[in-house]
This record gives sequence, C-alpha cells and structure tokens, in this order.
Amino acid sequence: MNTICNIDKPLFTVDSVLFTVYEGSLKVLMIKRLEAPFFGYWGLPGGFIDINVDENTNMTARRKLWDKTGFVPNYLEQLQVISGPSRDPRGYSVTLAYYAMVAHQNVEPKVSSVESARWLSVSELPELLIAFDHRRIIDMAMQRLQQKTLYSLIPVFCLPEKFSISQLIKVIEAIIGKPIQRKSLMRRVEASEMFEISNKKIASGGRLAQLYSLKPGADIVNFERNLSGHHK
Amino acid sequence: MNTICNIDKPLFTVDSVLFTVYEGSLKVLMIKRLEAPFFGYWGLPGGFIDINVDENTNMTARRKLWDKTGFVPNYLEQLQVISGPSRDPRGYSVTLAYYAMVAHQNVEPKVSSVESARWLSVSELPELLIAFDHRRIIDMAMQRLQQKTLYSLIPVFCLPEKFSISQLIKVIEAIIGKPIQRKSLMRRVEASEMFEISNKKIASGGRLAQLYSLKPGADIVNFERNLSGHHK
DNA sequence: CCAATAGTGTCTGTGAGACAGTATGAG
DNA sequence: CTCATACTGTCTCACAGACACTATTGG
Repeated sequence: MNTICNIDKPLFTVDSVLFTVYEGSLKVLMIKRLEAPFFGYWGLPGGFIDINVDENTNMTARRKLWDKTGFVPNYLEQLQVISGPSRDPRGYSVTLAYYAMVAHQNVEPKVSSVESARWLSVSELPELLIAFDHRRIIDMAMQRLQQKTLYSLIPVFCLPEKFSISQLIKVIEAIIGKPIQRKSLMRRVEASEMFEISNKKIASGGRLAQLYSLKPGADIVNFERNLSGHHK
Repeated sequence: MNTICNIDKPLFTVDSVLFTVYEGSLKVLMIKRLEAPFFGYWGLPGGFIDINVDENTNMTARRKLWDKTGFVPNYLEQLQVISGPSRDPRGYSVTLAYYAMVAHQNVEPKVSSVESARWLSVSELPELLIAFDHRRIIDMAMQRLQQKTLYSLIPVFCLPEKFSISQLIKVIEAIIGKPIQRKSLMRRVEASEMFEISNKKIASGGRLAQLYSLKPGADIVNFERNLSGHHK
C-alpha cells in the first residue's frame, strides 16, 4: 500500500457502460455502491487503472467487467472522457468512459451470483438513484450505440455466436426503439459479408430460421447509408 | 512547485491534432521539442491538465492551442485515449488526444511568431522525426476527420467566416484526397440549413461567387448518406 | 468577343422503405 | 388442413454521381 498522492493531479478512473438486450429491452449493468461517496446508489462498473497489470486502459475496462461478469465483452469501445472539479466530491476527477456489449446468456451465471450487480432497463433509470454523473454517461453511450446501430451491425454482439435474423431484428429494435424492415436488414447482412450461413436452423413457432455466425476475424463493416432513423 | 508523485499513478496528458488547409494541402500544427525526451523531434501541442485553471480537459486542449496560435479553434473534439507503459520513456502514460480545426488566416500571425511551431503537411510527415507515438495519433485523427467529412460539413471550420462553395470544395478535396461533385456539395449546404447567404460575393477570375456564413448557434448536421468515398 | 469560374437542370444509379406474395415448419 | 414465422420479389423514393448546360464576371 502506498499513500494516494493527489496534489495538483486529477483522479483518473475507467468506467464502462455494458449493454445487453434481454426480454426485449435494452439493459445496462449497474453496481450497487457499498461505499461512500454515493453509498447505496447505482454506479457504473469501473475503477482505477492498475499500471502493474493493465497494458492499457482497454485492459482496465475489460478487467473490471470480467470481475463482475466472468466474461470479456464481445465489443468494447471508448466513449468519452468526462472531467471536472466537482463531478466527484473527492476532488478533481477524470473518467474515461467505455461502452461495451455482451450476449446476456454469456454473463448471466456470474452476474446473478454477484450480489451488488444487476441489469437495469434503461427505461427504469429515471426512477433510480444513480451515482456521480453516470446517468449522463449512460445517455451518451446510448446515443452513440443508437447512432452506430444505424450504420453498422454491432448489435450482433448482444447475441449468441449463432443467431437468426429475427433475433437480430429484435435486438436492433430494442436499441433504437423503432421498428425496422426485415428486408433491409437481410440486405445488409448479405452485403457486409461478415457472416457465415450456419448449417443449423432454429425453431421459433413457424418456419425454421437460418442461423448465422460471425466469420472468424471479420471486420465490422460501416455502411454508407443510415437505416431508418425516421419514417413511419 | 511540488514534487511529481508517480507511484502507481500514470502520467496524464492532453494533446491536440490541430488541422488546417492551406495552399491546397492538409496541414497539422507541430511543435519542435526543446526538451527531453525526443529533443529536436516534432511533437503535438499539448501538456498537463492544470486543475486550478482548467474546468475540464477540453479547456486544457483549448488553453494549450491558444498558447501556440493565439486563437481558440473553431472546432474541437475528443479523438481517443492512448495509454501504455512504454509509449513515454518517463513511465506509464495516459494521453487524451483531441483533434481540432482552424482557419489558417486566423492563426497565421501568432503561429509564425512562435519559433518552435510550424504547419506541416501531412504528406511530408513520413520524412520527419515525430516524437512518441504522435505519428499514429495524427493518422487516427486524419482517418476520423476524413470519415466525418463524408457525412458532415465540418470542413467549414477550416475556412474564414464568409466562404464560397469553391473554397469549401478545395478544403474537402484536400482532406479526403479525392475530387467531389460541386452539385452534391451545394445540395448539402442547402439541405443542412446551417448557413446564411451573405450579401457579399467574392471575385475569383470568373463569375462572382456567393459567400455563405454559418448561422449563429447552428448545430452541425450529420447526413444519412456518405459522400463519394469511392467511384470514378 | 473570349476565358474562366459560378451555378442549374436533369438523368442515372444505388440502396432503403413498404408490403404483397411465397415457403416451410408445428400441430 | 391452419397458423405462425421465415424469406423473396419488386415497386417506390430519396439522394449522390455525372455531366451538359446556362450565367456572370474581367479583360
């Protein structure tokens, strides 16, 4: 242990907004705080960088998420740095926020075993006590996720390895909060060349659905036009 | 002065990639380093956050750019945090990189008076000695700027308050390195509703060109389709 | 008049939206 | 068979690309 030395230097932390879609709604992993400040409030998973362990801040984010979920998120990207003298009562602070995505099933066993961790629907956040400016950070993350969903297929990272188009539609609609055209999505899945057609199908009450999986090493494709975003 | 306390805490800095377009090419403001490490190399303008002065890291970036250019950049946005144990020989470091844009004419007087500051063409960077991993940061900034140029009109921030469509075309072409269609650009300028038609025109060897200016308080519009990017 | 640059008219191409129509599973 | 869900065909529409055409300046 060594003394925390804070003279003229801001407190630097790494926090993550981990998304998943489950039961048809977009959820964020939050941790019930067991220490001051904001004792008893919900906060984002995160913490200090450990320069002896973390190769870089991405690793810090991954490590902290691993602690809570027992899983490395399928998608992780820097969101924004938020800083200022009064966002943390302990003093001037600088927070690097990430946003990330996982398939619910991959993390459920561990998350439900961690007493303080919980998936909260973004729709219920207004009624809850959120620590620091984490509410604002979640809003920024959601905006970015929604925007990115319009021109890429990152929502696949909320799904298991093999998934059907219908599952993907549900996830996308939960994220952007609007219906989309199945046909448009299929065109994109096809055009992106990111996915393999699996030899399996999945039952869902009617005709069996084709399963797709991400090609190993496939890059995320950005389309040149946005999906819906308005209309109807 | 107080002792730098580095035990277990990374060094946090803020650096900026300041772009302008001048003489038909995209340029970056670089500073000839007069101290170790990387003495004599070119580095990005930046430095440490001053928690007694800077309301947040944006202010740090602005302040550092003001020192070198005598001007607050027209556009400033966070780019990325880069971190690791070996990118700075002095120890584990975390750098928040910004990218920014100015009109060349606004900053030229001051920049040419600061001995160590210089506008370098991005095309000549490979031949120069660049400090730290700043070369990689510039490349990231350029990629982001190019991408954003395809779906927004941020290149206007490289131009004086009143500008013509032809000037805007030249700036955009310098940024993305490809020709664009004048007609497409005019459609966008019109559709964005970001600009006012000035009552002045500018001479340029032929018919007088209409001058436009950013409406006060106008938000930056993001289009739903990208411009060219390929074709022809 | 001409040369040069500014701006318009308009046709084509591409990919999303809409939605009817077809396919294929379970019971 | 029917119902439910999966998928296809295809028309429309918005907007970028292309490029010929007209407009307006200086000399």
